[in-house]
Amino acid sequence: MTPLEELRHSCSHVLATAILRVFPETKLDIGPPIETGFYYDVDLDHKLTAEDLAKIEAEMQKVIAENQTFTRREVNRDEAVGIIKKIGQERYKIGRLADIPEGEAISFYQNGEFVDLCGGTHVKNTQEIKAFKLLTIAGAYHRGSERNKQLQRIYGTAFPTPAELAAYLHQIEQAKLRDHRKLGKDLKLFVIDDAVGQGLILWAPAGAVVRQELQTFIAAELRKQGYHQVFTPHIGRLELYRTSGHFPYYRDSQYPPIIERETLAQLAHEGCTCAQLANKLTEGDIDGYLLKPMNCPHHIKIYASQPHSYRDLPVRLAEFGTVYRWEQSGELNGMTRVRGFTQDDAHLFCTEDQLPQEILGCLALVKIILTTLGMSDYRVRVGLRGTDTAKYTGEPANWDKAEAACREAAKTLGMPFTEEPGEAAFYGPKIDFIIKDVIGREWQLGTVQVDYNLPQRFDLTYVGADNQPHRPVMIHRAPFGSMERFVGVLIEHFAGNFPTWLAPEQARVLPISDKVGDYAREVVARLKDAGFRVTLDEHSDKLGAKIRRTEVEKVPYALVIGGKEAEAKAVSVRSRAKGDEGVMPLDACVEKLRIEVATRALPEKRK
RNA sequence: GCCGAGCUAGCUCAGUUGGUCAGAGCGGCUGUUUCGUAAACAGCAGGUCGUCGGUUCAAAUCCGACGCUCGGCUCCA
Repeated sequence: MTPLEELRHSCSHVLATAILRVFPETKLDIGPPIETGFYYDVDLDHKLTAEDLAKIEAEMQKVIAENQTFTRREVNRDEAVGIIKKIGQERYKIGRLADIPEGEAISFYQNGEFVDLCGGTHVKNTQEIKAFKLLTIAGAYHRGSERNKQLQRIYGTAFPTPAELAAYLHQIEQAKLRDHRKLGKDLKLFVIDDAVGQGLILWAPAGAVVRQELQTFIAAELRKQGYHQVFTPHIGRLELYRTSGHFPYYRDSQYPPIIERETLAQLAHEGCTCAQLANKLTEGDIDGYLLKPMNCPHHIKIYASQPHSYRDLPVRLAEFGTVYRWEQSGELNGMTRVRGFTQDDAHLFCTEDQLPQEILGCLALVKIILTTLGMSDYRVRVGLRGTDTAKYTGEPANWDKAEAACREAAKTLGMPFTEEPGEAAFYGPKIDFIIKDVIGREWQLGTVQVDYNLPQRFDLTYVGADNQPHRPVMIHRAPFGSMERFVGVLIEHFAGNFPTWLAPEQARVLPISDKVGDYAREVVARLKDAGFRVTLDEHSDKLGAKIRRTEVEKVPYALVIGGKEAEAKAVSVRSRAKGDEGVMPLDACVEKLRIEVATRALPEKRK
C-alpha cells in the first residue's frame, strides 16, 4: 500500500470506529482506499442523512484526538471466527474471512475499541490523519451483485495536509465548471427534452457544427484509407438480429420490437398474453422490426449482396450510423450515456492474412483523431472473453485467433495496455480507447473489434485464388466511438474552448459604435465569404461589455472595429487565447484564420 | 433497475417555524447613451413554485404517488 492509501485506509477504519459509536447496531462490510479517497460499506436500517454524516465526522475528530494506536494481530482461522463473533460482526465479516485463501495470513487491526478483520497496512496512530472529509452517501450492493442486499456506502477522502484536501475540493469544484452538461446548456450545444425522451440528444445548431466538422474531418481520412460510404435505415427486421445474435444476446438492452399492426390484431384475437408474445418473438414465430442496436447486420447485407473475389478485399464500408439501446434509466448521463447515438461506424471484410494490417489501419485512425484534438490522457484496454460462456457466440479456436490478433495489434501502439477478460463484445474481442470525464468516470470512445463470428452466422464468403469459397474476417471499428459521447468528452477536454476549426462561432465582429456599422457589416460579409462562421454584435453596449460577452461565450476571435480600422480597412484582433493582438489589415486577418482552421490548430494556452 | 438527494422566471439562485413570499441578479425587450479591449443607465415583460392527489380556514412551504435530474451501485454489443 502506498503511504496515501495507507492514510486513507486508516481513515476508513476511523470512520467505522465513529459509526459504531453513533450507531452501535451497524454491521460492517468493507472499507478500502480508492483512487480519490476511501469508503466504508455499512448495513444499517437507519437511512443515513447529511446530518448523520456531520455527526459521524465530529466523532471521527474525537477518535483522532484520542491518539489511538493501530496494532496488528495475526491469528488462525478459528481464532478469527471467535473474534468476529465477539465483536458481533458475523453478518459480512465471516464471508470476508472465507475469501482469504488457506495459507495466507489472517490479521486483525485494532485502534482504540475498534477491531476489524484487515490485511493492512495502516498508519501508526490516528493522529497521523491530519485532513479528511466525508463526501457522500450512496447505495452499493454487497459484493457488487444486484442479487445481494444493498448497503449504504459512505465516501470520504483524506490527505496528508489540510492544504492538499482543500486543493482537492477546489479541484472538484473547478471540474464541475467544465462538465459537458453545464457547458452544453450554457453554450447551447445540445438539449435533452423529456417530451422527446430520456437519453435522446437534440443537437442544437452550435453542437451540430462541432459534430459536422468532426464528421467532415474523419470522412476525409476514410477516403484516404479506401473506405466506401454507405447509408442504411434505422430499423431492420427482427429476423436479421436473430441471425446476427443481437436479439437473443442483448434483447433486454434494446427498445422493444415494433410489431406490425395486423400481427398484433391477430394475436389479440387469439388472446395472446404478454408472456406468450415474448416467447413467440424469441422463437421467431412472429416477426417485427427492431430499432437497430448496431449497424453491422445492415453492412453485412451490403457485402453479401454480391459475390466477392479475394482481389476485392478488403471491403471497407463506412457510415455514420445511428443506433438505439435501452440503457437503464439510472445509467443515463448527459451525452456520454444515451439511448440513441450515432457511431462513426465501419465494417471491414478481409482475409485472415490481411487482418493484422487492417487492424493497424484502424488503430492509426484512432490515433489521428486523438492527436489532432490533443487528447493524450487516455488508456487502452484489450477486452477479452470472460468466463461466462453464455455471453459469447462462436468457436473457441476462432476466439483464440481473434484475441491473439488484438493483443499483437495493441503491442504496436507503443503504450501500455491492460487485458481485461469479460470486456469483449459477444461476437469478438476488442481494443478500446478509454478517457475519463471531469468527475473521473471512464468512458470508452474509440474501439476496434475483431470478429470471426458474424461472417459465419451470415455465411459470408469470398472466392480465393484457389477458386474455392473462403470465409472473410470482419473488423468493427469506430474511432470516435459515438458522436454523442465523443463530443461530450470533447466539450470537457476543451472546457468549451473549442479550437477555431471546431468552434460554432469562430469570430465576432464588435463595432465600437454604430457609426462604423457599415464597415463592420463589410467585414462580416468578407469573412463569411471566406467560409468562416462569424457574427456581428450590434448591441449598443460599450466595447468592454461586448468583449466580455464574447469571452463568456468562448468565441475564439473578437474583431474590434472603430474609426481607425474602418479608415484603414483593418481589424483589431483580440483572441481568446492571447487577448489583444493588435491591429492588422483585414486581408491578413482572413489569412491568419484560414491557416489556423486549415491546420486544425489546437487552442493555445491562455495567458 | 436499485439506494439516496434534488426540482421556484430562459440561466444561477433567495424564500426562516404553512398566513402580501411569488422575489433578486444575469439574460430578453424598449428607451436613453455612440462608447477603444471582461459588465453604461432607466423602464418593462416573464413563473398555476416538476405533475397529480391529500391535510388545512390557508400550501412554494406539511403528507403521498408519479415524472425527471443529480451522486453512487448494477449494467454497458
